[in-house]
Amino acid sequence: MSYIKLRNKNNKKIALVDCNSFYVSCERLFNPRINDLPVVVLSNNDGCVISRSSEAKKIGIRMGEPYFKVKQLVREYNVKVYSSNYALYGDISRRVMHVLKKFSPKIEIYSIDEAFLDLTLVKNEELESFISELRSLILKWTGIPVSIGVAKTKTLSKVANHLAKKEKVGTKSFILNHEEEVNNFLKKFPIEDVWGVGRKISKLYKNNNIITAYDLKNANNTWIKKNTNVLGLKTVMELRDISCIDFESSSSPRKNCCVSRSFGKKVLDYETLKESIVAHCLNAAEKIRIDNQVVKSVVVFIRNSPFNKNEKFFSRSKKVDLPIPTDDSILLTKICVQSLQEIFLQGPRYQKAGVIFSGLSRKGKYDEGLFLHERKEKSQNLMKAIDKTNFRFGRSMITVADTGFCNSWKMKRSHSSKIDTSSYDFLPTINIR
DNA sequence: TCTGGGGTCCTAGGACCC
DNA sequence: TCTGGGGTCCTAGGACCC
Repeated sequence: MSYIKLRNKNNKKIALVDCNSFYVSCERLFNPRINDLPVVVLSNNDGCVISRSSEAKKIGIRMGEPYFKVKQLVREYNVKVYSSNYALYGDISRRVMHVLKKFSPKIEIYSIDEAFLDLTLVKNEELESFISELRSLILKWTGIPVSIGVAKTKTLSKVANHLAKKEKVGTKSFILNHEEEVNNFLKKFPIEDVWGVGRKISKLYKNNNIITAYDLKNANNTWIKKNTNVLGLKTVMELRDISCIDFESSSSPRKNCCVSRSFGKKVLDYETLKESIVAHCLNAAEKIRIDNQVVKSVVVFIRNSPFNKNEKFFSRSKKVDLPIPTDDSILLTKICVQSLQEIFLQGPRYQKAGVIFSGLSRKGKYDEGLFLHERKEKSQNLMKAIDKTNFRFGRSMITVADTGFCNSWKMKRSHSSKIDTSSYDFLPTINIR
């Protein structure tokens, strides 16, 4: 009881800053002619719609929808379509986050287009002008429009952000503060839009007459705990103004690293599959070396399409635990190829393959013993040389022979805007003192 | 014909031990 | 011949996020 009372004195101000239609906004930066047109950005392989301009939303294109299903609408309304360009989006994202850091020392970068900001120190009467200035400076310095929601907990700031996008067309910002006002909005807020409530759980809630965020706020704790898990209960608490989901200011090192791709066209043969696995493995190894990490166990997986009704779903994986954690591309590639040999079966029309590195840890955490020292040093020098050359001359300048040269498995990217990171010079530059 | 990719956290249940 | 119970650790799979 005292715990809840203590937590009830929550006077925090948590802002969620979210870039509007982020990938579309990035494409528009380089092509202002599409500013008022319906625009969508597609996932890898031109598979699904993953970002939509407001004009595209209006004509009924839904998030996550397979591209082939919306082609008719695209033709009918002359929608501009782009393949995704993550190098570009990553770069713009860093610019946006850089600006945010100037406004609050306490920031949690939540995803490529979202960040939580602790604005508790901003005075109540200054909050509105503060976030208004924040919005306009982000737009001025990066060209990206954002929405901002402020509330006492992360979950409520997510709600506020939704409302900013939906209800506040002009200012795109919303402060949820007084309890009565919060309740009124929660009564209109669909349960499936609450952060942390996904497809499965919202179905369960609806079956039990929990239809809005307000219903969930007033749900019985014991019932929630019994029917969901602690995360479900945390969400309920957060709706009640009780902060339960911690603010993670410093980015903690990642625990897993997965590289996988769907193929541009179905793959039947072992050799092509092997080329893709080797490429994914090299890619993942490079990623963990950048973060100064080593991997303890390696999973290789292959599968055919789960959507094809004419073929039985086939999915296989093989996990290998390494005696000593490593970041050595050559060793990791050998392990991946051996694993693939073990799980490969002739027959399925393979649609996707990938590798997962798990049990990542900081390099140098384990002492491998003296007898390995010399070999390790050789391997490290080689890896450094590979990374340096690839960084200078482009990815895959140096690679292992198994990656192959035909690359027939590579992704489909029919709508690329072909903007590369070297062409950023005309962008507004950040100049903050 | 064509349905993404990369993460995190939680839990149930099995293996193992005393 | 009788064959317990409680604890820990690990892992696969599920649910969620953007």
